[in-house]
Amino acid sequence: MTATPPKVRIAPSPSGYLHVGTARAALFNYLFARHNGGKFVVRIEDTDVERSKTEYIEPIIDALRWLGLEWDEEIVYQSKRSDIYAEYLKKFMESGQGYYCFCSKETLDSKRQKAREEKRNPRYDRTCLTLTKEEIRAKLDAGEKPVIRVKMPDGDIQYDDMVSGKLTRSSEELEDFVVARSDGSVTYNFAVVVDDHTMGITHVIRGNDHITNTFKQLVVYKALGVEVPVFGHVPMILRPDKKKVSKRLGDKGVGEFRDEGILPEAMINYLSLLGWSPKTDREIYTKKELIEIFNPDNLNAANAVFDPEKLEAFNREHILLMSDHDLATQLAPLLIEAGYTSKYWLETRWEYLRAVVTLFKERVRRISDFVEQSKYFFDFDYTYDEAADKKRFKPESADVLDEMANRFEALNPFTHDAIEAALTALSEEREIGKGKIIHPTRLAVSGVPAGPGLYDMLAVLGQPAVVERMRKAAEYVRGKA
RNA sequence: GGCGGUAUCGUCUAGUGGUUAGGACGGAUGGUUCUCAGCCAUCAAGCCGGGGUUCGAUUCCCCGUACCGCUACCA
Repeated sequence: MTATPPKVRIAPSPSGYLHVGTARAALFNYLFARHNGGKFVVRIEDTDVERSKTEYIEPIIDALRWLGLEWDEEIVYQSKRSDIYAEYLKKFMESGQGYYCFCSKETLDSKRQKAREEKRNPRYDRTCLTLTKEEIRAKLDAGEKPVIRVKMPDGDIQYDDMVSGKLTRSSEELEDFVVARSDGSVTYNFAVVVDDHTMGITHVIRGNDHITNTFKQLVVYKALGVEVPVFGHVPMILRPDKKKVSKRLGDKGVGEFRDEGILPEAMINYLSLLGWSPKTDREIYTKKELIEIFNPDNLNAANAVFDPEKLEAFNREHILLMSDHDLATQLAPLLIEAGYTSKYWLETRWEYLRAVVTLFKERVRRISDFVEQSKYFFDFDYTYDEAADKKRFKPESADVLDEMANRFEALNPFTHDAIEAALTALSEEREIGKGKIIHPTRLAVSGVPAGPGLYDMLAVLGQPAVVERMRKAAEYVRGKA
């Protein structure tokens, strides 16, 4: 499709955890690169020493890795590239597009505020543009530390967006923004241009909150005289309250979804459908399939609200897509962590764990649901659900439980059909409804009123455990009276 | 306030100058079952408003409105 393979990047800033908006931008970049046989790289935008926190870097990288968005080159850190920026800043000054500005932050702030009050566009008034060489020299000699601003050219700035088509902005609307701080470090809009250029980035796919930045960056590209990449601005992901998801608003990091039992494949699948569409009625795709069908032409321009319930529904589908073996592998550490069992106990019971997975697979929406729903398969120290106890453990249940336990004990083999036959026989002999046996038995062996089909459940639980639990319950019921 | 973008069920979306406007999540109802979940079936729910253009606009254009974003020596 593209003559030369594209190279794209995701450039998170470590001022918080990786949130879904950034994760999805990363995903689109990744899919675009993989679909076209190009490269996907990661760059950490930590030029702002005030806000960047090194402790966020690892979690961000972990989240990217968890999502399975493998990158192709070593991660680039802006904080380690100041020499490169300095070099390009020099070039930039030589182009004549930059000028020193000595205005103080306070002056600027008050002017801005005043402009706002007078309902004018609060752009920089170019006070320092008219400074003579001598004046500049004098200020510099006096030890004043200037910032460097871009002198915005006149006229319209235009580019063709992958998502929104032709976009135009009058440079009147853009102010002479700062490219270098008074301490000599460069700001975002300058660093990004230098990075994208030197890294050979061909396509920049990012959130549409960057559209204004794109126009600014275009000016820097032009001043530097370097090739401009193709830009594509994807819509924002909004929270259910329609606010943009962001670190500032304390939105969930992607890692939290992992901790809550969401599968990376489900996350990717769900995110891929926010602002992009395969244009079919199918919704469930694996990462591999997404790579195959991804086409940036199908990107939307409208913002999308993030719906955790739909994510959960996707998660369920992806759980169903996983093998029992893989699910068991994921489940084991969670059961141990929750304290329901030990590594040692589980080691010799892999088949048992797999059988439990099979039993619950269709009933869960999150990996963590397995743990809660199936804990009595591992934890023998459960208590009886209070309401169910009242409803199902009647005085006469004790005897039924004991008799049923005796008959179960005599069964060989202890299978679904044998269990059902034994239970049916007892129900007929005693002329009581099956429910009178089934419900107390379920409560006896699990402690809870709801769960998988009883016969399957007992068969998996195993004869000794079932019999023991039923007798224990019978005793408990007698003790109640 | 200025500038920009966007507008199809509650949400994610498909789609068309003439369609019963399709799917999914969620919701409701019924069925299946020992329970819950699931599964099956059925239903409710949408083209932001107003002007044009046109034989005909949800679709094209304009205006309005709403929402979102940007408007830093943040990224």
